[in-house]
Amino acid sequence: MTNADVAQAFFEIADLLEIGGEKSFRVTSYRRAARAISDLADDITDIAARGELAAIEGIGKSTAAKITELLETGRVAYRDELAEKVPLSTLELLKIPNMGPKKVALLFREKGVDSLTALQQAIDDGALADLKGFGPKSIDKIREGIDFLRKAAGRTRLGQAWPLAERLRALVAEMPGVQRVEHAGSLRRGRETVGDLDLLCIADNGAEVIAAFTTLPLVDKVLAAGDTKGSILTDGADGPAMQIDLRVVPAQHFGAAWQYFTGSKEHNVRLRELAVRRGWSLNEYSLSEGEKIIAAATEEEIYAALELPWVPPELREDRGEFDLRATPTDLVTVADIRGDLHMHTTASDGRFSIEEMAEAARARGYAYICITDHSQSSVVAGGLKPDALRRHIEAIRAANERVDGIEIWAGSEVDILADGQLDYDDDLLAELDWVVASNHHYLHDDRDENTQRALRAIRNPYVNVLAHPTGRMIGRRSAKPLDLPAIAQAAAETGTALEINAAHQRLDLKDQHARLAVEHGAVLSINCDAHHIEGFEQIVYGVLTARRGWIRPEQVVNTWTAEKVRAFVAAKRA
DNA sequence: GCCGTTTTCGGCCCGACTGTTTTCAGTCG
Repeated sequence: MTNADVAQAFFEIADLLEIGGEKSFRVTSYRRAARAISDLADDITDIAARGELAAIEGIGKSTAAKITELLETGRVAYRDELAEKVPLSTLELLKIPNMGPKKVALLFREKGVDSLTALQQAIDDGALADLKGFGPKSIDKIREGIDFLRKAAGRTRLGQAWPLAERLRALVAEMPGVQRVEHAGSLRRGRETVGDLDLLCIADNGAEVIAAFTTLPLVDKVLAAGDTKGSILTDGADGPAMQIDLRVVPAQHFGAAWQYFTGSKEHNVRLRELAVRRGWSLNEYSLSEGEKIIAAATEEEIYAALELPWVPPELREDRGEFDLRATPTDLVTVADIRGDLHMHTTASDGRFSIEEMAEAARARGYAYICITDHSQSSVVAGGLKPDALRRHIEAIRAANERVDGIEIWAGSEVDILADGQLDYDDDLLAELDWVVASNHHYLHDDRDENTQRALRAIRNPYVNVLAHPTGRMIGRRSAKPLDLPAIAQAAAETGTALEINAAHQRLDLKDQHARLAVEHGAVLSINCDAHHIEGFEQIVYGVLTARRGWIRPEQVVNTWTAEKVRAFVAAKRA
């Protein structure tokens, strides 16, 4: 049972209780526990085995007992009892915009509606006409909501949302009267997926700015257009179709608004609690004591007034940032990255030559790159047979002679085979400057097997980094079970890096896993796995992920000098 | 249900918008 499975059970309990009319604090409590579980980097089975469940913040005696019950028996009796009163199938109704627990409860109690299909049927039959709170406009909205849910819904990957967000920011910046535009919301926090895009701007002519915004060519539908707020759906012609909210604020309230709209919700709840303890209140306009404004213009002032250091947006998840005594100014940045150690060329499944990749990397200011085409087992990816790799090494050495201003290293992305052996002999690996070991074909659902295979690869003296360790593809394939603490420990002991694969479909390791890895002493390598010269652009997503894992540059091998990376490789081989 | 330099009991975040029941409950971010 994965952390996500356990968290899911408690999210369901919270929803069921809420529909049942339970008081909100108890509901919130279950939800907080569920979130704490899904945020865990460590495997909850291991934590339970160590008897440390109740030590997790937000989990007390009662929840700990239910987790144990779930892990041991596969069920939580309490959840089953609740589900007898309100069927689990009703929970999907909560996903419809503007449908909350009260309305769902009413639908179920009065009309027996217990699923999306049943709701659709009830609407088509006109069965809801006499139901309190379900007037014609509400019915229309629900109908649209069901369509929305069935069509796309869900969240957009950071790597798809980011270019659209940048384009919109540039468009808004050019509008008359706009003095400053910034991203807010989960995009600013660097989350791996984002729901809608939040833009915030300073201007005194709000209505004009909103009018310009809601008539941009990429607008498909205008959802709201007031004096300070506009909301649109983009047409998806060039980039993803997304909801974009723009808010216009005067400069003197910008900090409060930026803080507020950046979130996360959980971070903001904590922050407001701290304000309340002082007899103050915090909202999107200001931090105030009654009528008196204490801070509003900048985020720094607001945090400072609450005796907190300014918190980088990537850390605003209520994952320990309130214990910070000072702003961490040393989180890794894109500017710290000196090279990339995982990329492909036309020799396997890449689109550009060695030289073209090198030129593109040099243009980014990189000091070194390592060419790591696929190994022989990856047949569909054009993996190289040993002889082909030998010739490729020669080609890389020759390119290194020709291209100035950047070091080009010879490497390989070597498959880890079923038994944990590598796809090339050690003799051949010894000729390479850097070896990426990858699980492509043999990641399954057996945690112990996955772990043993990874450990065997890590212990090979020629392996320098374990690539995309969990094999997840965001929204498509979940992370395979692994004993990450054991892997991180072995990586630390052997001098092997773990990868944060920056490709936006992967972002693997993810934020919390990266944090866990460095806590166990491992170092990381943030690589783009570029198959194209534009693939290097994705470094920003990998760096954001690392920052969300509280990672500092010295913990990332490709922020090091070429000499230091060479010493890292030499030390393991010795 | 959780938690503690306010507390082992009694607290636990805030404002806007919307539809509609026409004075406010429900939902959202």
